[in-house]
Amino acid sequence: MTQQDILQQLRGRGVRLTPQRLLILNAVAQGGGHMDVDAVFRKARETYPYMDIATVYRTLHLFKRMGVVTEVAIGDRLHFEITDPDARHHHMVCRSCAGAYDLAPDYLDEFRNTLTSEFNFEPDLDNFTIAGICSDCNTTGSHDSQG
Amino acid sequence: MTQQDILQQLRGRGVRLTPQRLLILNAVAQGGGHMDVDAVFRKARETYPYMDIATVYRTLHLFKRMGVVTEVAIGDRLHFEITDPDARHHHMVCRSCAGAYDLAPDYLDEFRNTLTSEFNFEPDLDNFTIAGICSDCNTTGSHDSQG
DNA sequence: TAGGCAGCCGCAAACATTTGCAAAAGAATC
DNA sequence: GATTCTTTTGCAAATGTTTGCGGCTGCCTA
Repeated sequence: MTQQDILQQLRGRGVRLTPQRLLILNAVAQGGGHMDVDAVFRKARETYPYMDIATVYRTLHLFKRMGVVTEVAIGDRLHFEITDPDARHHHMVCRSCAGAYDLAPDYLDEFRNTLTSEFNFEPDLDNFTIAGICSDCNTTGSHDSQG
Repeated sequence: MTQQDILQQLRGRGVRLTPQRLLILNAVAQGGGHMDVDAVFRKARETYPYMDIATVYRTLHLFKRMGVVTEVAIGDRLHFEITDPDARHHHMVCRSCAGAYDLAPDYLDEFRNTLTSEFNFEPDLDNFTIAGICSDCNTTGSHDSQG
């Protein structure tokens, strides 16, 4: 799924593709997948100095609603990454070093099936982050990469 | 675990028990377990009109850090309930009706074990909420599903 | 009970996020 | 290309949450 595909898909759903929105999409895409609101704002403003922070919030919410970006809670900030339907995954975020790790969806499939069959509860595990302590920080505790 | 036990435990950990904190603890306890910040604030202010909203935030964070209360994300608000160590559980919250359901911890045990053994990642699943669609709002009888 | 200290509270100001509104810009129609 | 309608933007104000600071108070010790 290229960026062009994303744009086509948005257009097809009646979303207007304004310069601001393109800049914000680009910023999220270029950010290696883990930019917070302010980072997106500053990145977009490099190209378009009149960019407004409210537009960034509104657009990120829109993109999230459209499934184009995914929200990841890192620390107590929200980060954003482009949703890749070919590589859907969850996130493990380390409370100690704030490192983020991807988790293949099959690890949660069983859990999802249990909830659905036992409670008829359809969990939304797409935007889903598990906090904890990663292996680096766990084994010895000698790794503290404070960030 | 009675409220008295909670207070003893807090005192033992060097936490001062001020009238404000007692009121906030009471408000959370009386609220049936699912009060948001503002509800706690208003409840506490019934008894002590000088209660400050900053104190409510600070105290709820403190109680959460101490493990005395548990945070539950309902809709896009945070709700609070007294942590009951004898009945530790997770939460399923319906995106449609905002209903909150308890989930016994064993449903996640397997998942936890997998993460620990495969990735040496120690997940913190204590404060943990799963969003989704509950059975009442799920029009699915058994087969066809219509989002 | 009095004295002392660390920690807490209330206030106000800072910071983060959302919202109302008028002007500007995109899309559709002619 | 002009006109009209709808959506989006930028601004500013509102709302929600956190923080710095000076004075106050719970709790320990004597």
